[in-house]
Amino acid sequence: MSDVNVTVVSAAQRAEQSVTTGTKAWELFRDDPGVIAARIDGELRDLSCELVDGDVVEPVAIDSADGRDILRHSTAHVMAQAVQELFPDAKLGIGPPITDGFYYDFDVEEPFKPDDLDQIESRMRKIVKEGQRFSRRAVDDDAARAELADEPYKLELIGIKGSGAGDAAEGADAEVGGAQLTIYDNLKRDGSLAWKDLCRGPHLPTTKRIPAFKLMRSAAAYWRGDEKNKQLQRLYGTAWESKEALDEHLHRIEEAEKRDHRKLGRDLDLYSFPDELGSGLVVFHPKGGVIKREMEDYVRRRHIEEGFEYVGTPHISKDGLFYTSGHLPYYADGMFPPIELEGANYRLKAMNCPMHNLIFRSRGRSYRELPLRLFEFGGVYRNEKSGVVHGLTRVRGMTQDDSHSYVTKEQAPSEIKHLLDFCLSLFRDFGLDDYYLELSTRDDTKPDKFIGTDEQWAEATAILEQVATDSGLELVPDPGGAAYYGPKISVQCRDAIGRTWQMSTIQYDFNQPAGFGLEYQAADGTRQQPVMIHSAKFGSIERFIGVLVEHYAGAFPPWLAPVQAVAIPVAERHDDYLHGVAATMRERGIRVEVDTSDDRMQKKIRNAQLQKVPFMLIGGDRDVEEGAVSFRYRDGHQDNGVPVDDAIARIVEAVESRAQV
RNA sequence: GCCCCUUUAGCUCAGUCGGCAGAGCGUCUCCAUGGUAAGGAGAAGGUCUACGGUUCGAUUCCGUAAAGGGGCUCCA
Repeated sequence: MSDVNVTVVSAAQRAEQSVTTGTKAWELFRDDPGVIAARIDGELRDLSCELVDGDVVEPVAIDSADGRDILRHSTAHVMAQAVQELFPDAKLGIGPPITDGFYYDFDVEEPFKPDDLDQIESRMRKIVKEGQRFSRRAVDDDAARAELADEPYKLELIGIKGSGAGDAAEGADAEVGGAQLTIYDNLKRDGSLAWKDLCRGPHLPTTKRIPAFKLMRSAAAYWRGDEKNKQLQRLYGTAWESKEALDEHLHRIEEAEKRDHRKLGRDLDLYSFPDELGSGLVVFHPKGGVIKREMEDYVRRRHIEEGFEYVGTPHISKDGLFYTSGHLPYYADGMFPPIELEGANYRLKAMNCPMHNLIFRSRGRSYRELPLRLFEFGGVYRNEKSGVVHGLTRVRGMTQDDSHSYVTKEQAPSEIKHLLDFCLSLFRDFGLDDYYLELSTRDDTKPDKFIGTDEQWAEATAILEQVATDSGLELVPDPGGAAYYGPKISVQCRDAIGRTWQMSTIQYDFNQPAGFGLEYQAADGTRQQPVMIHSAKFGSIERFIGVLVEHYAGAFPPWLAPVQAVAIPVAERHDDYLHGVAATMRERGIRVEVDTSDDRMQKKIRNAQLQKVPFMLIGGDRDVEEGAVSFRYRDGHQDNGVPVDDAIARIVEAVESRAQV
């Protein structure tokens, strides 16, 4: 028997090794139970893969990113097997790994009930215990069609194989991503077939190698992500390399739920969503109002410093304006229905740009005025579909920090860079750091959804892409995500539970200036059309406050905190002293309250902690005598006997520097 | 918009296999004047989301709507 030479690469070393022909990958790693797959010449493969001469082989550990994907994908198979055993009529959709877990879609007569999940989970445990072997076999298209004749969705996937990943639903390439179709058989110990699935792999060697998993929830999802297709029932689950890792994951979810802005908004008395108003409409309570006002004041000031001029426009207008802007033909579904008055149809505005255009057009403009930057907090109303409204992050009435820069074509690149730098500097000021950029471009297959020429789109896209790339930030392409009038860069922020939300947008618009007939007089006396650049730094003030609440888990930096300090008397006889201290603090602009309730001091401290007040000033006999306070921070640490002036100076300094404490 | 789930006091939740309901926290009153995350007692507070239907009787069963939650699609 001849030998083959392979190179085994591990974290520590790279070694040439000679092995017998027919050696499988697992034989190289038999001493390491954490290895569940191999990367051979850069491709992830099953451990049962036979090695050939010249292979470069790396172990894939179950607790690596690739290893977890394989684990989760295999667990999805186990779940699908369990479902088909319990519900024989269930047809298979797709079942890929996702961040922190996996899902599998099924076409079933009756949607899954919570009880079904328990039942499926226990059947899965049985399959895991059986130690079924994942066995790979290559098939040609016709053979696959014959074998999967009862699985209409799999047949459809075979049909789209290789037709371009862009067309396949997310996750579909887990089934048919390779050049060669493969089927994985789940074999029982006696070699009999338990189940099979069209799948690219790779998989764990056996189901027994699934250390810890849990089904999370059921939901509906459209087949291949298209609203026009049938809705399938999707089961979500998670799987981890150990029971401990699973518990940690579940704990992280629990912790994240504690900082959900909808819960904190109630607990901290910031805002609410009264039924009487309707879905997606928020009222800010006094404490939420402080945060909103502080941030608006700051953002307005920064805009003015950056060369913007603050303007104001109404919430409603005759609908002709939105035909001129081109919004109504493309965006009517997103707007509230018209209100008829004096023979005209009025619309609540869903965007501010048309009104800013009217300001630009209100008199003749010179090239000397450009860039002309208009900015406002514009109240806009969008008819969001009922199923998408979500806390502050998806509402029907919102305030945009909306601006429009009118520039010459030559000025556009530097203005876009200016706007992106400005956005990012504002994010830093608010302590946000978990974000990335997205570049939304035209979907070339749907020309009717976009206006403008190919050349215009190409030019605008190139400029945005250049600026985005130069920023050095992570940049994710978003093909087809552009507005009808032009491409955009957006900044995506993550919330407490990992969902991402679009915040800033910078859009290059060559259409509205034409629609509105905007022009300026150039140096040579000719009339030229300006380019319009839309930008919102935080997108919507409401969403931004929601993200801020979650980012800080309600413990705002002092400059934003609704109540910056609470004065806590040790006993009632110290009330007057602290009222005096508080009065001095208010003169310095500090938002302070004196807690004169009849709770005991300990309870008052607890209450202030729960309200996440940054500073507590405690006053008792000793403090009154010394003209001092006991200065307690939110983190529990405390300095005693701090003279009142020092205490005030500390707070003022923290507020002015916008520091977190 | 679509699928599933939920809706009981201000909040978090029990409960009634159909006979008009409870707890903790919060609120109010009183007692207590206490030095670092819950002192004690008492009281008030609910047409059990809304509207229909079944029933002698519906908070409970059925239907519809609204609001909320988890997803999908869509979007700031």
